Amino acid sequence: MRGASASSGQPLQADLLGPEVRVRVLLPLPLREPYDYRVPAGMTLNPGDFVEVPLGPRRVIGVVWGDGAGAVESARLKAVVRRFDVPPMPEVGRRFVEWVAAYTMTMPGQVLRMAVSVPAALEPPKPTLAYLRKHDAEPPPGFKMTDPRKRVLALLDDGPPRTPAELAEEAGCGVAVVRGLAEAGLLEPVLLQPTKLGKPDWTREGPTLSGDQEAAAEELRQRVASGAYSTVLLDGVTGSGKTEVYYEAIAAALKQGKQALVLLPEIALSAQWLDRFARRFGAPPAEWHSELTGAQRRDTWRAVANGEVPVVVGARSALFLPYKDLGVIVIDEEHDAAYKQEEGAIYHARDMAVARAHLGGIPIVLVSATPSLETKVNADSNRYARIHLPGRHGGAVLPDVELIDLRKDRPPARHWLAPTLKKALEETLAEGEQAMLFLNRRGYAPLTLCRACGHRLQCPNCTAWLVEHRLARKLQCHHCGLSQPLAHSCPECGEEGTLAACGPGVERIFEEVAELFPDARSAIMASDTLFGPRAIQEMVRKITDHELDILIGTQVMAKGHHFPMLTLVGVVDADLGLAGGDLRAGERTYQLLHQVAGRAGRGQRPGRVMLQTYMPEHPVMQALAAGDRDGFYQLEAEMRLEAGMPPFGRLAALIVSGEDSVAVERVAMALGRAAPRSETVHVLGPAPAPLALLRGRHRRRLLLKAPRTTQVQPLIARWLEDVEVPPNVRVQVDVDPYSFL
DNA sequence: AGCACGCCGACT
DNA sequence: GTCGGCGTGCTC
Repeated sequence: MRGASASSGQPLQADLLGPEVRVRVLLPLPLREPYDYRVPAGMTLNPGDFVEVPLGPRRVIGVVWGDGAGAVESARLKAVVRRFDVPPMPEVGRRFVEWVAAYTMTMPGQVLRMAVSVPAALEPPKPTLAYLRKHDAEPPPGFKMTDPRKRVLALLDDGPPRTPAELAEEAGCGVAVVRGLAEAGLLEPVLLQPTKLGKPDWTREGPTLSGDQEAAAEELRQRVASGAYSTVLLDGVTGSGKTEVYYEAIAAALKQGKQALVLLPEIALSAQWLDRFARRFGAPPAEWHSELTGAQRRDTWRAVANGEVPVVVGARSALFLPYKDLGVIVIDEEHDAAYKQEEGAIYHARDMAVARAHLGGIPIVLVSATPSLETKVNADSNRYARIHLPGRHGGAVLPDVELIDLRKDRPPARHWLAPTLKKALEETLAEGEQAMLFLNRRGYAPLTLCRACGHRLQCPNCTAWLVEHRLARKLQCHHCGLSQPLAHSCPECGEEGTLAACGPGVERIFEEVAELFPDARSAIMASDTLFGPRAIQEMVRKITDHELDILIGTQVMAKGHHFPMLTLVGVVDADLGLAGGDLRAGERTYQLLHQVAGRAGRGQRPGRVMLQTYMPEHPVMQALAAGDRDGFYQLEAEMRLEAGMPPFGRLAALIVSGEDSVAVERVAMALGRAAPRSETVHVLGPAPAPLALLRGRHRRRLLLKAPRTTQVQPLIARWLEDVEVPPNVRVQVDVDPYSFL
């Protein structure tokens, strides 16, 4: 791996005559394998180095993957352009890329793309231009000392140097004013090095932990200190103080000079988590999620690679950052379906994180009040260690869960709140307490149909109804993002005023609440009514300060917020997640409703939870009402075992998609015929995927079911080799499919 | 993933 | 007659 060193005097000739040095470079592109490049004279490259290489007419970034393979003849070989001055991708990172590629059956380059997602981070950071006041300077003749100009100069009389944008902001003028002053020679330019973020301080004293919490924290500390791989399930109900406990694992990693990674299902919505972290460690962690600006991404990526960032909290993609020396991984809400990436490279971040921990020889902590069945079974069989935190910390009582049988306790026509729930809301308001109504459905109505001809408004690109959003005055498809104005006449029969909203969304419940409780202050909390983390923070503040009485919301409301005055949670449609025959429907509904229920009564006041259901006898409802978590898991596990389903069996799905439905069908049928079958391996389908049409693409699905111990990847690889796929059809592999949608 | 090469419609 | 649509194929 040594660059050919040029002998003195004749570097060019030495280069031409000396041995050709090749490296394999993995490019972040969907290519089958790394490409060979020549190492130019005077350059030394080692595995993991970030390089720029020519590819066809352009230049791309790549990572040195090893010695050249030599399959390509020298004449076609191009030379590495340059090596970037950043720490190389560590070996663990490279092995992780390969492992994920092999497991998920995606091309290594595609996986690498997630790790080098910020090309700008490879360039040395540009110092930013800022200004100080130049006191000895006189304004040039004819220079008018206008008010904005005076304000900027006054600002600079004290305080640190500031960027033009900051000065303009503070002085309430445009950047042109600042530029004018600079051109007039009244400002002293200085170059600022990029600001270093405050570092979390592990030596700060944490909160006083209860006996159980301290024992749990100590076990985690020891695992981190041991520096060996292990997976631990940190299992405890909402409010048992799991977060404080795993903070101690982070502190232990920092103490060793290592980095810590915390994955959260939806980081952009976790302002409360960040505040809490900053209070514990005196500085915020580095964030990694899709809403970062380009500059934030660049600085964070670089600082993670340099080891300057000790703690990263992020969404699933944070797993692929180039950690210099990772010491512990924490997956909060490990059961959350948001960890499953369904687009592009299909992977489950929790499972990949366990593999990452394994490769890195570090502990990983899976945290949940309602673990996934996979994790639960692994803990029960001692493949994972388990730390159980009993009870709610601080004496708060778990809420009572009541079932409202909608068959008997019927809401009035075109209303959705049962009399019992209405009464409970009245009582809560009378006590001066807060209530939350949960409905996991955005918009006003999930379906609009024509009373004259029966036509239903459907998305032209997807197998889905258009959802009315009355506040936004739009009809929207929740799958492809199609948005169109509200219709006044039926697009099918042309009749005016015949379109009727069917079923409720949160906006409609809001309307009903306004009708039933005209004096109550209520608000909607849904992903499309809250723009960005600031809006969520503001909403959370309003609730905490009791500026709201009734909150109506979707899933975003269920996550990790503590409201001491909230004593009633009403679930408008507890059955919603159970429809559709999904393998995990029961488990997911249980987890979601359990989490929603946990919002009630976290202060000193006892909470009440009411679930409106048409099937109160359903095991999910029974388990929730009885608070019988383990009973539910056991029943669910028995059903899965019986059916040979995960976690007792393995699944892999092939999704065949394309715009040409005939071509898609042909490929799907061919795959069906070529399917591997044996006594233990079964292939179901092809069948229309549940969203048979998505963003204009027709989709068919085949499902492979095998024993847990079967390696499905080689099986699938051989299967795919046998079938010819035209370029207008795509076959995606989803190993361990999660949702069946 | 880009980007070029290549073969069929509406325009200066 | 050209400009340009994006289908398909390659990149060490």
